Amino acid sequence: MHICARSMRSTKNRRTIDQFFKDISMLDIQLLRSQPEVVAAGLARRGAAIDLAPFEALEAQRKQVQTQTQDLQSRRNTLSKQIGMLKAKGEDIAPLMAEVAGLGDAQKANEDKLAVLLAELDAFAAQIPNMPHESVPEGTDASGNVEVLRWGVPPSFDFTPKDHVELGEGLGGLDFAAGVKIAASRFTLMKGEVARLHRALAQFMLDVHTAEHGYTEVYVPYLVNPDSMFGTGQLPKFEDDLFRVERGDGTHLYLIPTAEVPVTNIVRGEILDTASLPLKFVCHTPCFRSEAGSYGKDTRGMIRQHQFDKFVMVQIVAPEMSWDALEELTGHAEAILQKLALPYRKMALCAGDMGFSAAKTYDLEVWLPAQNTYREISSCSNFEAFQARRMQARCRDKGGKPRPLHTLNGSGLAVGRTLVAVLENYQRADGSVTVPDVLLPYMGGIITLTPLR
RNA sequence: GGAGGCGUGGCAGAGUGGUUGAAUGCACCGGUCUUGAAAACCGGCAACGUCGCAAGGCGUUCGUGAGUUCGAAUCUCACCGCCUCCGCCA
Repeated sequence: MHICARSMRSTKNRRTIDQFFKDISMLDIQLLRSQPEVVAAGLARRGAAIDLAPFEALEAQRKQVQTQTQDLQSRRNTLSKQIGMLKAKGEDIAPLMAEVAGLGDAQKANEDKLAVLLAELDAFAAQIPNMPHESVPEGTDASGNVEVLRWGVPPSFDFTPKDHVELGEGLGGLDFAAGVKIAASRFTLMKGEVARLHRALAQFMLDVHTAEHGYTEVYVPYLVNPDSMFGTGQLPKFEDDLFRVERGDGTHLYLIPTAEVPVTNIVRGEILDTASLPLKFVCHTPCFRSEAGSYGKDTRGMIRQHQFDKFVMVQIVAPEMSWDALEELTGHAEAILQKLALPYRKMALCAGDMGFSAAKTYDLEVWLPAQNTYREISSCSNFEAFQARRMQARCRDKGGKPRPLHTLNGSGLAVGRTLVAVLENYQRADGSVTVPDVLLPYMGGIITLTPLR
């Protein structure tokens, strides 16, 4: 079982108490202590059980050892100060020196013991997912998700619609074999008009979010350090899904699986003025996912790739604002689909189907004619204080105490899957594809993607 | 990659082993004064953890980690970051 890297890094148990607590409590450690039954109930809704007995036993020990350690420390500090004073006056310090000499070993032993206890508590707390919001539907898997709304009408074709693989290859714009040759399976090469359509989608999304939705465009590193991955909750539990890059000096970085990681970590360790909130960032990046364990799923086409482009919208808000912000942010993702006239439905994920860090999640699913079904194209979540606590990201009102802020993010949208949706929904019987109206300004006069020959 | 310099509270900036969690200034908050504001004056103002009903106590933190010491912002070592100069490079 993993514990945080900052815990692992230190081989000797001389870390301060404070530093240990920085590592834990994605969940509010106070909640776990004071109302463990609330935590257990929340976990049960996610279909997970928790055994609180070990935690309570550890916690009792921690309390006793920590108090004792601090008392010893206090005693030593007092004596040391006295030594200083006596020495300054030129008096005899031998008796005090004798007393303080015995303190060292006892204290060291206590500190070591405490460090072990705190590491165990850390590991325990770090595994507990966020508590689902009360409005989250009950359910243990995707079948429990609730459709909130359906927008648009799936197109009806008087021919059998092709899937995006057939369409893209016919257009000479998608080359899956080249992706495999150059890299590996689940990598794709785009070219010509299809590549341009992909770029047009990205530019269109960026323009809408910055000009109409009030987001600030950011450009971020695509490789991030482990601390950032911990901050947003990818680590310690989901390292297998990440591409890891070793460095010559023995450290390592990770390729981002979503821009959520670098963008949300902008506020890691910061105390922001509440009046300066909300912060709204939009960011377009490639995303890299190793997706260990997904072999055999969606192997055809561009639906599930190791590399794909995606927009993320991130909002950093005052705690009391986050539920309104979730509705707003989801609406921003919906606006893109609406402008593209792509039929979609909005799903409220049930407790058992939500991600580790989320308090509530809406998925947007776009209609894919060839699959005759809706497929996920955006996921919008409110994490409440879960990520913020992990990242020590706080806000402060005038004259007030710092408190964890709330973070949200949503895809707006996954560009590759949007491309798939456009190809399939805008196709015509001859294999050509009409360019959606809103993309025309970005297509340099191309109004139809035409098949080769 | 080579040489040198530097990392202290929201900011600026003192502090080189002992009642220093840290001078001073700015910013900020409260008050006096003023018709109001400004100025002036007075007072307050770090974070985190922990114990406590509370008042408050205790602990930790001066880039990070490891050492020396009864005691470290201050001494030693390693690492990280930033700045300057040289070299190289998209």
